[in-house]
Amino acid sequence: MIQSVAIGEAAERSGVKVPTIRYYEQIGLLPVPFRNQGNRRLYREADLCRLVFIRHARELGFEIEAIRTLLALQDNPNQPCATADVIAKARLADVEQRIRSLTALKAELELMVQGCSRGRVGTCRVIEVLSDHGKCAHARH
Amino acid sequence: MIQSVAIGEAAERSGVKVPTIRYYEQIGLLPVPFRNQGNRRLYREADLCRLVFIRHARELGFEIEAIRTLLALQDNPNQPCATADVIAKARLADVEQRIRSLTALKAELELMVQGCSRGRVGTCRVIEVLSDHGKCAHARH
DNA sequence: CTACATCCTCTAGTGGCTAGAGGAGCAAGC
DNA sequence: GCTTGCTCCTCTAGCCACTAGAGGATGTAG
Repeated sequence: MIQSVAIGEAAERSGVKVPTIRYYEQIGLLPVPFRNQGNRRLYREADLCRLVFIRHARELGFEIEAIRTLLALQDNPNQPCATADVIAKARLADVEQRIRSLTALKAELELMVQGCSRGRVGTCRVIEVLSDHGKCAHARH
Repeated sequence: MIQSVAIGEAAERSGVKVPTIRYYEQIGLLPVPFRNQGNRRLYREADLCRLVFIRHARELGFEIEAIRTLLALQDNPNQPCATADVIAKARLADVEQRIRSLTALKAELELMVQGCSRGRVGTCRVIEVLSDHGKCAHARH
């Protein structure tokens, strides 16, 4: 007897919310599960692993389509893993770009907040910087 | 005679795309502009400034509702700017949090990419790390 | 006068869920 | 058996901030 769990427990164990699990099934990221007599979904160990895989990949910022590819790779362990490598590298480049851009924004926001003399809006540096891009700390964004 | 420009030129000058300008009008972020005889929107200098303000704020990651508040502040320069200060500070905290979290992800992705021996999927570290959260570089995310 | 670019309105779609309505199944206590 | 209350079911609609496309009107250059 393979033990199966209902969707609520699957959610609890995997860390993926109940409606999200149903959503993943709907978009074909999760296989259609068995049902009991009362039409309730039953999940097995393999399904829970897949859910954890998806959750973890989402937390790392991978898009659903990328995860779909990664899951397909996982299902065929004998394939070369070049594709997985490419996907992870693309994600890494994306994260690095995002960090650079956020760091620039941080500097600008800090200037804004420091410059605000807590007076009237008319002389507020926050408003001023937003109004006039020329007063920005950074030339391009 | 005040010079007015069509939506296309407004888009070009402000850096906000044409459909986005119409969208901003629809949600009440931009005032309803005058129209010419042929029902075309005409934008004046003040509208372009407002558009630049919005674009800049969006680039800094402010949400539409925050921008709505900032614009209302800008329209009343005699008010104290405490609200603007609060909004900017909240955004700064948000950006800092995001940088921290992305930096952690970067480390993990780097490990994944470095660990990938470009062999078979069965031994690929990218897939492995995604499958088993316990192999992660970081305890919590 | 003819192209062709630009503009108009309207609806629907994007990603990745989330919320809510309205109803059915299930386990525990009485 | 019966009720209570929880979990589950399906389905539709909503979120954010746009973006795409249809189908038609207007404006302008040659």
